[in-house]
Amino acid sequence: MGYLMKRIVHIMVSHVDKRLESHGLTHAQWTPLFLIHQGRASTLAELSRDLQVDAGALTRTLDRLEAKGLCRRERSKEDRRVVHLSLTPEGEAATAPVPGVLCEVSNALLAGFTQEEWQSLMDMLRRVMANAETLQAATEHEGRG
Amino acid sequence: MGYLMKRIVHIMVSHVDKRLESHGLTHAQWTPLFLIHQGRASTLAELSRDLQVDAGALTRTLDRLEAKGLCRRERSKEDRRVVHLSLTPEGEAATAPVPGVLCEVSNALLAGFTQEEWQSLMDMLRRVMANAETLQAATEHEGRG
DNA sequence: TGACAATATTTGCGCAGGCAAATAAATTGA
DNA sequence: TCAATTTATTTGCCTGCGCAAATATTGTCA
Repeated sequence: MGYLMKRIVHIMVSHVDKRLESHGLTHAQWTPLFLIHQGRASTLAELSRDLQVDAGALTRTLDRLEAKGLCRRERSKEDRRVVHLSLTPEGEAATAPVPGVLCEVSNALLAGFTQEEWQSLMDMLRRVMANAETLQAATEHEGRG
Repeated sequence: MGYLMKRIVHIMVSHVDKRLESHGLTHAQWTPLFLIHQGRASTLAELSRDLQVDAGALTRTLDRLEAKGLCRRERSKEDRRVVHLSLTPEGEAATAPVPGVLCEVSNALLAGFTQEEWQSLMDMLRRVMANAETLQAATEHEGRG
């Protein structure tokens, strides 16, 4: 099962990437841009939590995005630890095709599925996810228990 | 959906890794070892095809495994391009706990699933996989068609 | 046989992730 | 107020992936 899911995710990601690479964006790059665009994150720490990606990795990804002129960093004045992130007009333009591509690829992968089947798949995946989180929580404080 | 599956795979992989890290093996390392152990692959090219991983990446992974004394490389005599791979006794020992851990984690993730539900989930994943492969094949020769 | 294509492996380069340590700034508590 | 803790960000180091180019070797075909 793990093998199968890994393969699906891999193909899925590489497909979305292929559609977006004309804009020079990789998966790891448009994901943060998109969250910023949606207002779901405005700092590195928020991105790191939302995406469950290491903060150090994100720092470097943002370096690249900033170098490409797609986003800006601005040191906060209220809390001088945090850096506020925002998109440049180019950044906004680059994220524009993202929702369409995501939708397109999702539809292609779910070709032949009825509404009920899709619902059922999502339900089961959510249950697996819940189990995974339980397992993760259990492992975090192993050794005392 | 992509988000959900990606997260599940991520947690799954990191769990298996955590159980195996006492042996000093990462996911990217025990996977090739395991295939060699099972006789499903005996050359780098076979590993690359089976795992759908870049050959260059595998070369370096095998470098690390060889450095750790877990596998051996031996230039073939029939076809002097290929390098035959084999496990050392240490390599065999390192792969021993793999099936058990895989099984354990699978069971944990499928907790609460009936046999029918599990079948149904696998069926749907296989259908998604088939769609993904179709999509991939279609994209490979885009522009003519 | 000799040019040409296909295959196996390696290497260089850049992107990206995880972990740990270093900084800097804010918060908490005695 | 001041030490201790927490939080945000950055940097260094290593693993790992994908792409492209280089090399060596084999197979094909005129």
